[in-house]
Amino acid sequence: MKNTEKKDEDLVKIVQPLVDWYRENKRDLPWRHNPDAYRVWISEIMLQQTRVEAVKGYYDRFLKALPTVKDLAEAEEDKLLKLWEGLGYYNRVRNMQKAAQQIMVDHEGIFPDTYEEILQLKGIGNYTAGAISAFAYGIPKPAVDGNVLRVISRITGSYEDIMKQSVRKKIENTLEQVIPSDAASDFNQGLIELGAIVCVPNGEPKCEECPVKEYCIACKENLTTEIPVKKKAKTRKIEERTILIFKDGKRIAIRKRPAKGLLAGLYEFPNVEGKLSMDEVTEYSKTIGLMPVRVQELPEAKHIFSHIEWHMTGYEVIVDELEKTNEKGFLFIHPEEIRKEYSIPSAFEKYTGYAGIER
DNA sequence: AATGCGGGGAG
DNA sequence: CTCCCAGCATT
Repeated sequence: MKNTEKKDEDLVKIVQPLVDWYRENKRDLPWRHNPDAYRVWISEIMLQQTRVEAVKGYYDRFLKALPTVKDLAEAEEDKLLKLWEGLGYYNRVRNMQKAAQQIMVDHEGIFPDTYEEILQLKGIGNYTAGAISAFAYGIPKPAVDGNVLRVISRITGSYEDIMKQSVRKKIENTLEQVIPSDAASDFNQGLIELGAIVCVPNGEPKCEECPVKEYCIACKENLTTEIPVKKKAKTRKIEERTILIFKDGKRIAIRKRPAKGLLAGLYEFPNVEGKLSMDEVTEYSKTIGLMPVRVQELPEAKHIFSHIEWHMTGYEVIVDELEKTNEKGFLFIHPEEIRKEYSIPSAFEKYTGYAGIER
């Protein structure tokens, strides 16, 4: 108890300098303009494990397509996935729709305004509940993301592994004692902003620009290369796949991926495990009832997911009639319609050009 | 506590 | 190449 008391006291000193710095230096971002709960929510979900620059191209389009909780609750899944196409972690948008439906049922379509109620929503954990509470409603709850873990562990000079949830819990508890009730949003956003543009994760932090450098143990003792401590991720599993662009002159074969697992519910070109030769592709085509008129090898491609690596080889297979296939689940769609209506993950980007689809 | 889940930018 | 990002759900 004595220890935490001292820590909290130290951290209190950063509050005013940090809030002042944030108000002076914050970036002009779309979701900071009119931070009502719905807008903050959409932005926070998009920003989970995703860089600001990546989100910029999606945010306004999503809000324009689905301006209210009700619109989101009632949208077709394929429309959601199309709006999310290329952003990754597609369960985020499905969970967001479930949450919207929860809000329609439990809160009459009005986004809830207490931390506890917000935390109950699908896809919203401690960080996002804190962020929405503080940014939209000024509620003094912590919003501890990767930036904050890094910033706080550097300031306090902590060598604890920031991947452990016990460490995150402790930082949340500490911060909760420190958040100013009259500037909860600017304080929380200040911590995050500091981590994003000064106390950066890659390369040397810009300590000379830091408003709290005099309170930072890592800065003063030159420990920023060793703090934060973070356990290494596991190595990825490598999978060979052969991607097949079946076309009959005007249409392309695609199919919907299973509802669970990797890239759930998205559309893909037919593909099989392993690295097939041209003869094997011809053979395979016949087994599914398709008569190849011409088979052409396409360039190899690699796509890296967080836990899997796809090493792909591709073939363009011109067939006489796509409808002859006995494969269930194949869809025969014009490239232009695929481009407009079907969400195809980035993993297939190398091959979309050969299918006549441009992003 | 460990694992699954995307994609891309920086060094 | 490696690291890691405005994380969460499931097991």
